[in-house]
Amino acid sequence: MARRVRRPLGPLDIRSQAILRAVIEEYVTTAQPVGSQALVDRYGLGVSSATVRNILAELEMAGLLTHPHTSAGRVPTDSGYRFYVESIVDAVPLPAVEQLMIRHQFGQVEFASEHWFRLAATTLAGLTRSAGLATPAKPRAAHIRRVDLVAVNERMASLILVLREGAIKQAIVTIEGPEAVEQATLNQVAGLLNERLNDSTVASAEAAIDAFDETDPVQRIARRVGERIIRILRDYDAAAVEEVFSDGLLNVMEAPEFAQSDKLRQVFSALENRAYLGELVGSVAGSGRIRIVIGAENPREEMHDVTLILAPYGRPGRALGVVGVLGPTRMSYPNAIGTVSFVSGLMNELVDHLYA
Amino acid sequence: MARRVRRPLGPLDIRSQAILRAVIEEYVTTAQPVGSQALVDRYGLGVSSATVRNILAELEMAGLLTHPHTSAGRVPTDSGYRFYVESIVDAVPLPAVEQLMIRHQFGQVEFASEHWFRLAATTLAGLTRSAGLATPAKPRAAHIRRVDLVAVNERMASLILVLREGAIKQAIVTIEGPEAVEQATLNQVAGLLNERLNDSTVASAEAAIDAFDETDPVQRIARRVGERIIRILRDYDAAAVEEVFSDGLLNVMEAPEFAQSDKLRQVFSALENRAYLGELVGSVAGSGRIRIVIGAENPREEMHDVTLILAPYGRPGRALGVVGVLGPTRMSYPNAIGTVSFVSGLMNELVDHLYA
DNA sequence: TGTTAGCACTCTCACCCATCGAGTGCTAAC
DNA sequence: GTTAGCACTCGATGGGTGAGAGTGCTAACA
Repeated sequence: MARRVRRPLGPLDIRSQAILRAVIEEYVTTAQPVGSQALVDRYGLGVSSATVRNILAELEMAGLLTHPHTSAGRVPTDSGYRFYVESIVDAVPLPAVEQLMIRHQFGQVEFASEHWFRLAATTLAGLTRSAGLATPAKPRAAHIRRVDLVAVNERMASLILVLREGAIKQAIVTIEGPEAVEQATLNQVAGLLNERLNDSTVASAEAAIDAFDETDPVQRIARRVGERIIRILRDYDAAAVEEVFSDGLLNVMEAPEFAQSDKLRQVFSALENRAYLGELVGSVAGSGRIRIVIGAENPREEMHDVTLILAPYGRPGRALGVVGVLGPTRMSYPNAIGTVSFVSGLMNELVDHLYA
Repeated sequence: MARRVRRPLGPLDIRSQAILRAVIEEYVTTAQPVGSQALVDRYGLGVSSATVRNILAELEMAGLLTHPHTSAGRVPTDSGYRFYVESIVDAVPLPAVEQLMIRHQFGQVEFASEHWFRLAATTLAGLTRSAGLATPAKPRAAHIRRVDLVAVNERMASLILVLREGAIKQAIVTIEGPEAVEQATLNQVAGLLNERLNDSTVASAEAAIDAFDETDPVQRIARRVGERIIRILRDYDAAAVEEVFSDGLLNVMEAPEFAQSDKLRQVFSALENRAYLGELVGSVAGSGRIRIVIGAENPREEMHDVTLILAPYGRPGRALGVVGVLGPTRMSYPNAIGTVSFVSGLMNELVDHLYA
């Protein structure tokens, strides 16, 4: 046994892998520490419980399992799950029937709307019995596609800014001046802005706005509105993530490990913090691959009891969003990974229409 | 004592009211059943604990207090809170400093934007240590103010619909036809729609769209887009509430009565159900007054352990929204009511600018 | 040399029981 | 009408105990 200590993370023989797998899958379904006898009874291992015990001890040495206390069964560690995900199992693809059903549902909902992302989150939550997360695809830098101004009352107008990838920003602008604002004037202002700012980013828009002539009444208003547009673009570019849609946080609450709710409360707090999610999503979006963060692998301490599985979608260099799930570390990884892969693939495919 | 049984909800004498008040206020701060001795010690009642016990027994007969078990102190019932709110205490207005601070914060945030309602929810949550709720003011029936179309690719356009009170709806429309769609064509279509649909509701828009000539290519597209617009307006009118912003659900989770989390989970489920909130908000918006729903007064069983305090804001007959808080029945009613009143009053005042 | 049976050992969990104390309701005196 | 006194109730606390699950080790076995 001492020999094994020397290779704590080396390749495991087939039998050890089978047993690790059995422990994890048993634990995932029962949420109870797994004993050697239970493994022999429920999985056809072909060896006695004593042998299984020896191997369990080795796996514990290697840091893949632990012991809540002496007389309890084994529980996977975060490293155990990691090894399981990377070397033992493959993602289980979503059944074809479910795939069809989901495609159908996405077809029913208004294309690329808010409901779309809600649906993604809801779907993920339902399929994995965890919390589902989805962010709209966000361009790296905003490009103005169109500006529109609608009079609200004599001094205020609603500014509508359409960005290249379909996002819309709205703001109320106050227009100071001696006279009441007419919609006709606003149309002129909007026309001017559309002409000068078409396809601008922050930098080019700034230059264009500087060129407006303060003495001309229409250009003067255009300048004010333009300054507001710049502010909106700046805010937009600065945020890594515009919004995160989530669903099924209740699913996570139902897991027995969160019965005390203290831990989960912290998770909720962390999720309310957009900066953190933004950062995480940013890192996933950049990588281009599915990312799995298991328990304590997460730098945030609040998240040490949960696992995040996130996958990007969209077009690298243009607009990227993320979908994923959040659940207890004790989750069915093959299914969750398969589901997240499918949904991100689907979003990818559907969003492609926009860039065709 | 038997005499008192005959008038269970009749007017209470001053001393009984003072004791009910003391029980409630003590219970609100300690979350522990209140005993007769504790009342004598902490509130200058001028009588002995035995006398207090007699009165507590009367209050219990009247249904205003209960007993978790024989040897425990008293706990207010929902009726107890109701009586307290209606006959014993008045709302405590928010301190002037706080009022100023909040006004300032609202001034900082983009007018009537999504952030605005988030701020309302956050403010309410922070001031009352409960969950804060806010819905944007929603007009009774949608009126079209402006239609805009922006080409996304050769077959798709982004439809932007601005409604009279400032709401914006977006959709992607697919335009079938032999030729690729040009932005110039879309501008013509949008122009036509703006001309014919200005200030329409569902009914008048339908008539106008029926009048389009299918043989003219621009009108044909306008008709397709118009049909989509009708669908959007229908959805909009059908929903009593467009969106509910909430914040501070964690505050409620922290209350000792929800430590087990089972009850709270149900509350969360109920809140996720928009139909329910819509209905509630609808009833409040119509009434024009602040509405307090204490525990089991709520028809939904899940909400039997929480109290809702909701107040409408906006212009009756035009657009109405609701702000409020959700907390455990054991909450500080005078402060919560004062806070909700202030915030709804502030929203009212600010929103008035839009209709000036 | 790996596998297995057997067994002592450890530790948690559920249960019981006694004790404590907070708080009540009632009675009798003031 | 108020109060002191007192018996009584009942949850909470804590120690003690037995059952059971599961381990680790040893020695025998193939």
